[in-house]
Amino acid sequence: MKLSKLLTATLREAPADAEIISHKLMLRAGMIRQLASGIYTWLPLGYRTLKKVEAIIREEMNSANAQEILMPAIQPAELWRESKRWDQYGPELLRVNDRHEREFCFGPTHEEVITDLVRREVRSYKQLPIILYQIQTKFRDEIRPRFGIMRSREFLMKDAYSFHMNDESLQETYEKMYATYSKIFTRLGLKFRAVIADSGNIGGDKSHEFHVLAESGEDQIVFSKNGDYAASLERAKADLGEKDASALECARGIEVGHIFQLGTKYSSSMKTNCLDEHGKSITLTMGCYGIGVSRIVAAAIEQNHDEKGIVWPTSIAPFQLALIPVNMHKSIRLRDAVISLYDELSNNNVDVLLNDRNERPGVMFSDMELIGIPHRFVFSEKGLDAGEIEYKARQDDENQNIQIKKAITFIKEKIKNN
RNA sequence: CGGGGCGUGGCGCAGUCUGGUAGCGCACCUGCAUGGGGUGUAGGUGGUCGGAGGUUCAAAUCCUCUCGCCCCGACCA
Repeated sequence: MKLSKLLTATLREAPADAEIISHKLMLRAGMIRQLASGIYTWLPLGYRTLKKVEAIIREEMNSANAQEILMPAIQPAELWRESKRWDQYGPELLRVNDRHEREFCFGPTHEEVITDLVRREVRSYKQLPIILYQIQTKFRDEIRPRFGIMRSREFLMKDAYSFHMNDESLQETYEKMYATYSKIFTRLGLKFRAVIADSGNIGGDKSHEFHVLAESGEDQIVFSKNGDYAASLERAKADLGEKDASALECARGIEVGHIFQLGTKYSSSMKTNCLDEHGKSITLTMGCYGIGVSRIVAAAIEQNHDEKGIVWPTSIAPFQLALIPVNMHKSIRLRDAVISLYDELSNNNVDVLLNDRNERPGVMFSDMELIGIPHRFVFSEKGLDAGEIEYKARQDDENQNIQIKKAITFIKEKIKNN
């Protein structure tokens, strides 16, 4: 990608609306723009990162044998009445009427729809257990949306649901999802912790939250020094009492994932049964597993930034490598060298961003650092004389010169090891 | 919803108290110079001041209503 063609404009000053660092940086880097309170457009740069997060989640869910589907965002009121949540959910549920005055809502979650699907489609224990998931836009009419994409009303969520003949099977899948989530957050390059949690509104028995660790996190989590216990603060107080507090450490986290064992909450109210091997009808037991896909982008920035801007983990950076030519608009030889490497990198599937605008070096450096691209090559006349370009990692202070002809191998190695 | 604050070119702000017909910095466009850390210089594009109504010779500024946005609290991926 050439920067001159990318729809983006970096800002020196953050809009006054932005309070937390991730929101400020996302606006300054040109990743998102607000349309209304808690509702945002993803610009090309931000959307690249969002899609990378999505892709990692999808890959890991698929390799856990979850099957991807896509459910409607708009859901009929009848299903929600059946689960009793139409009245329970309150004003957070965005309700709309169609032209026939039939009632619908914009789905904040999909237990009703998935349960309805499964009760229609699944007939036999032979089809179970099953894990279905989707990555989709949700809407929750939050009392107070805030902090940009961190707590928006419209957001992208990965929601998965599992169905089982018995609790043992549910437990097994729950553990598999726990492991899958750990893999996902590890691949995303984030420092995180899983904690025992209360199951909240969704209902059910057992649940864990996954928190990205960040000073600015809204949630306080507590874990034992020997590492065998971790819980949300509320839960820890309830479980342990005051006296054990000395053995605990605190940290702040941003909740980006939550897994639940729902049991039969929805399957019984919505009559979701299936025949077992004796031909007996059994009420299915359920699990559900959510990840705040868009929130991860903000959380990643909260955890990874410095005074210059974002410091992306390589796995979710919008681009892997920035090319910065000094004085390209005056030196044909330099331009040829840059373009030639740019083309070669593109052919080698390196996500490369060429800073081809006629700017002073300082401006180019600052922009690439604000955007947080993990690796950069700088081209200069004197470097070309020696057949070299300069390499620097976003997170490091030192430069190093490398031979142009080795650039491709060099950068592929860097990206792989990061 | 309760409490606090704010709406003036894309962004940050001044002007509002004390009405006189909109200004600064950044960004953007053009020229010249510059070319390794947000360069200099000259010129230029862009806003009727959230919206509606009212007062007045005259309203960004005063009055009424209204819409939107942000922050603190209860909820959540």
